[in-house]
Amino acid sequence: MSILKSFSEQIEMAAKEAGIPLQNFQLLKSNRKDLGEFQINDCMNLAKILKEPPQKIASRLLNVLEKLQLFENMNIAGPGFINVKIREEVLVHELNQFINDFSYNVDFHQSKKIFMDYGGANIAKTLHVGHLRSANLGEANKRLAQYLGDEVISDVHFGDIGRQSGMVLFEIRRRYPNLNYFQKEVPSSYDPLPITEKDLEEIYPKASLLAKEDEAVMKEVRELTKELEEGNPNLVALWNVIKEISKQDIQKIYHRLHTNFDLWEGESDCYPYLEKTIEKLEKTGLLVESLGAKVIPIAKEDEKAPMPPLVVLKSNGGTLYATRELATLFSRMKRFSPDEVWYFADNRQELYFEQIFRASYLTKLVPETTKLSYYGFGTMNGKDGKPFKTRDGGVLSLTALLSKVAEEIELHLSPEIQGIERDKVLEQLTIATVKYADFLPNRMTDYIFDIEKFVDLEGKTGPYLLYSTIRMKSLLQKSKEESISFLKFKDEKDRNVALLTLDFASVLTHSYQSKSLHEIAEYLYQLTSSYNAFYQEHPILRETEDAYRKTWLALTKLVYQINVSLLTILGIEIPEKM
RNA sequence: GCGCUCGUAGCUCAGUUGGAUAGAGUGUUUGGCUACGAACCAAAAGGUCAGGGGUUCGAAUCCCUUCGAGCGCACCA
Repeated sequence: MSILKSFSEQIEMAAKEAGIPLQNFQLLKSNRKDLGEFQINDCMNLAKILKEPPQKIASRLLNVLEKLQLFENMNIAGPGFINVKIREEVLVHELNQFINDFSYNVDFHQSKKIFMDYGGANIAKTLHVGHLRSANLGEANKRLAQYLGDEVISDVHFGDIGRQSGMVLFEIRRRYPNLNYFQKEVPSSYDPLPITEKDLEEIYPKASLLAKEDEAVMKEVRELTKELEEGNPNLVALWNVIKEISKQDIQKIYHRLHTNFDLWEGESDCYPYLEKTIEKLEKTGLLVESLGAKVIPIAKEDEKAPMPPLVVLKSNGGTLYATRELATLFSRMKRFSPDEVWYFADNRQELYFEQIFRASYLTKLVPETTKLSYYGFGTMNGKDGKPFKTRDGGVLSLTALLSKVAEEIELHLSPEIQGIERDKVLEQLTIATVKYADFLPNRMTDYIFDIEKFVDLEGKTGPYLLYSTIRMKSLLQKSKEESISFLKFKDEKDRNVALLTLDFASVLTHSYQSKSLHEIAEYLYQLTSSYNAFYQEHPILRETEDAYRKTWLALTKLVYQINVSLLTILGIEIPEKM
């Protein structure tokens, strides 16, 4: 159990014995550092329950605290706030446990099996800046869950079927009408495809444009989409080739972002389960006809907001995105039987997932014991507050964003780093810059995409954290100290850093609960900048008093280790030097 | 029309199980390298927390209301 949680439980137990009914007590960091390091605000609320003046309860609680011998400089202020400071011996003892065994200050939980769906890449479309959040958020939440003890299976869930496929096939046929993929009969071998990843970046937008301008093109696109879904062998063969090319491009970018999936499956991988899923739905009797389509009514009687039914089969009998979602879920339940399924997709899909979840539980496609969760996130807007577009109306590709950031970093990078190493460091810094900037805002905040924000390398940024962390490591390597441990603190500066390290556990727990990584991002900055303030004033290696020098080295090591752990959770690598 | 999310410093954002004096980065002004790595550190200035009302010992946070913004509302993905 983490250090502060253990303190809190000790206090709660002791208080209860003394007749003070603290509930879910948590020792909180003080926001009045002049009065104490931690504050206890519970006495004001207890006053109503106990029908006693809060100050009186506070003084009783103070007696309890004194017996625990954890704190000093205790005082009661204002209407009944209690302020306390941790006794130095206690702090030193706890920190030495922490530095020797990192799990000493982590609240692990009962392991669950979680299936995670994030990424949202579409085949034949290159990743753009809008894909950044889903990838970063999903990956970091996966790593965090694993860190705290969960078993996770992740799937990218490619959009590999639907109208976009028809679009791409149309444009290829327009460019190369003589390819034998487009003839009636099945050839003994297919022509080589003169298409690269680069071409794919242009093919979809071009077709999309043509279809928008010309209804006849759209009609052809629909026909091609239908033929493909019905299994025309030539088109299926062509589509598979394109899928491979596109997949490689997408995987390359995910790899650069340190985003990894256990499964690289697509929507179309649900096809073997599609019929069974529909059968299962039919059997429940909940799949009813409405306006020619087959739908599952999911509205509840007492709710105010209208809840549209989930359309499962179109009037023409065709399947929809939702149908494939249900079949995919069915397949996941069957193959993995997870305790929870987490979906990360932007806020606009909230209603859609509510529909899917209700339909899944109603039809018992998913048992009540499996928790389905949707974690939305803010959309990425341009400076004008509308969905982000580049000047020519397109969306900025992720590769282009990364190149832009890399250009800026190159200007700062030390000329001493050369060759392959330079390329590697440049890449690591680029990814760190982009990822950290993306993690800073709260998950739910719509964020304004401003390339300047990513290109700014000073202040609260990825490079700041990496620079500082590398500096800590470098200092530790230079030190010849044989044994380092916490002994005593000199002043506010070193003690503040030490106190901040205690929050490591609660930051992990909170982030896990909120599925937002901004608290980790924020904490990394707080801890690091507080360490830097200390570092600036105390020449550690030159310190002649052994006790301080050892303590400061221990502090450096602890902060370094925390930074490494948290950066790893965020999917940010630390270069050797920069 | 109905529903969801939101409005905090010039800009970009933190801050809701209600706590004391609302924070950070950036930008502006200013100071610090003969130093364990200056992509650093230190200081100043910057606020009717959209407006109004209510609950409370105590509200950026909870409730009501006005104004404003974004998004979503069955056969798209």
